[in-house]
Amino acid sequence: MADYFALIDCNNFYASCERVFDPSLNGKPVAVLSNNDGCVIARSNEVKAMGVPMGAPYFEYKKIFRENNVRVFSSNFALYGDMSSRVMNILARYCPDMEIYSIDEAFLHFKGFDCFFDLSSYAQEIRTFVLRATGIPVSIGIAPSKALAKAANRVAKKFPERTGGVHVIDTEEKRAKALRWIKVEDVWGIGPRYGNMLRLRNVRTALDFSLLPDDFVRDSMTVVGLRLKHDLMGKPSIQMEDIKPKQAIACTRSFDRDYLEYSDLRERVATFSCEVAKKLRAQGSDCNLVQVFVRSNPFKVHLPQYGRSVCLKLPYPTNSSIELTKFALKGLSSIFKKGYAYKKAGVIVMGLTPSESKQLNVFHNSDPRHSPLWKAIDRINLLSGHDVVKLGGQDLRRKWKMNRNLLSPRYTSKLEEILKINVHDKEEIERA
DNA sequence: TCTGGGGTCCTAGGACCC
DNA sequence: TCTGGGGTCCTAGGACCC
Repeated sequence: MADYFALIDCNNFYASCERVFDPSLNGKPVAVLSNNDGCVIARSNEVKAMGVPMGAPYFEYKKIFRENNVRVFSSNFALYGDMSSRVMNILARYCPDMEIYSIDEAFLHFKGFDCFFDLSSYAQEIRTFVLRATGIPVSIGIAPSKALAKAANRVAKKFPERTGGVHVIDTEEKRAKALRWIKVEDVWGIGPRYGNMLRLRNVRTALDFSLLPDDFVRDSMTVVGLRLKHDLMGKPSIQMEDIKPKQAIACTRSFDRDYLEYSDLRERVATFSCEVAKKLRAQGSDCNLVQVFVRSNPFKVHLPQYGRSVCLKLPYPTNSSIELTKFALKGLSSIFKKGYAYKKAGVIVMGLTPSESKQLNVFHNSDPRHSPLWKAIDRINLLSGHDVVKLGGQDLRRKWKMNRNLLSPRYTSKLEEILKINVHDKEEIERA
């Protein structure tokens, strides 16, 4: 009996979501863009094969995309979020110990499963069922530690014909083979900085990394790096995580153009504060710290650059949009400097506490009338489908807009946008 | 013209306490 | 000339993830 970890990862998740509802995209190159249609954040295999890197600026690749008939979409998080929970619900049926790692990935802890199942066939079963029930293709890596499961997943995804989308590392030979194949900078937990540092020391593969002395790894990469090393050696050191309450909630955005005036920024910061306050209320939390930042556009190197952030300790915990906005704007006024072209701002709240058990202050407290007020406003906004009730400091004339020119319908979360099938489509789907 | 957003964890160093 | 030591808490900054 042994402990195994499985990593289930949706293939090209956002691109796959778009394909589920438009089968004509199958086999065609598909790309999905970030907010404001700024960067490429998801690519189908065809687009990856064209050499388009993750995070590539859209404007640089527009021409190439046009020439190659790439189907491009604005990000549709309402759709992806819903598809994600469908996939996760299915995965949860296959294992009691599951960690949702990101919107498109989950770890399953197969403790002693190898006594009862052939792990590879079990994973194949999961894969087949997820695909049939949701239309999303997944790859599965299984190994004695989480980092090795990540590595196994990489193998499964890279060689779908040979592996059938499932790869199990259950022998020393397979472990060494996989690690020798993975470049050090592609290891989970080794980013560009560490990758560079290790390259300079002639560490080229995941296997090289796993053979480094512990002391060196700890000194140069902290205990996080050391845990990773042990995990890759097959000594599980990275644990399954429980669902933890969030520590911070943020709303940050780049602007559609440069902002010069304080009044423009004030509107954005007010809106971001309302957004985080709404998220706080949705999860039943208050916050007692609010951080505000602004910055100019680092890509415009010829312009003077400025960026600053400030963190305000609140006199009392709150989740009222009115109060939070008041504090955030106070922060903004302390860091705003005239004469710069601002491109991005954000509001982040920390020090989250459950609204139920808040620590009251002797002198100042959140206005007790706000709690029922926002409960009512949240309900009105929810029923109407968008924010009809706003603060006066927000964008009442809707000057602000996000570029989302290539958006697909919210097929699964808006009745008006639900998929319509005509006979012609149906035949096509059946053929597909 | 045009370059995302939302998170986590760890460490070093300063302030403060006795 | 010469100025303790150990502990805790907080914060800023740096690394990483998807």
